[in-house]
Amino acid sequence: MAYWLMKSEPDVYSIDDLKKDKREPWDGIRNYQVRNMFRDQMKIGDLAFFYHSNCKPPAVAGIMSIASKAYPDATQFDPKSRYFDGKSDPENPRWLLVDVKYKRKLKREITLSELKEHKKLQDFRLNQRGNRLSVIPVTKKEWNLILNLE
DNA sequence: GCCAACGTTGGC
DNA sequence: GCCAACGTTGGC
Repeated sequence: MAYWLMKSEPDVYSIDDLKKDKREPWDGIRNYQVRNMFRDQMKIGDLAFFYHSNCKPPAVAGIMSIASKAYPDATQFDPKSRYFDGKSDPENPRWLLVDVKYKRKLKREITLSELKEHKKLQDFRLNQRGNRLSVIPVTKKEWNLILNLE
């Protein structure tokens, strides 16, 4: 089983929204590296941190599981959506997504600055500068270290 | 609001 | 295929 961290801006979609919805398509990904991770690496049952980005403070807020295989993101064909992509061919959709399922909120949020301070997380992808991927792989070791901060 | 990092686009 | 211009992400 693999572990992930997935970013979302809480103003747009937060862990509390997912708690309410229980299960939701993780739509709007328009980055090929992330699409390929969805397609090639994510498996049903994988676990992912729900990370609140672009907010104060940025932090890991909860845990969810991957609930589907990758399938086409419907928003790419919806002209009203901000994620619309007119160049995507319905016969061969460019953008994929996975469904995620709410598991739980962390007992407390673990902030980015805490993660940065952690000696054993210096190599963690989220802590490296210029990291702009909205979905990043997490090793089992990193996963456990982060959960231990809870 | 600023800006560093980095992906994408398009002219050549 | 190169690379300048531009757009986006996201911490600060």
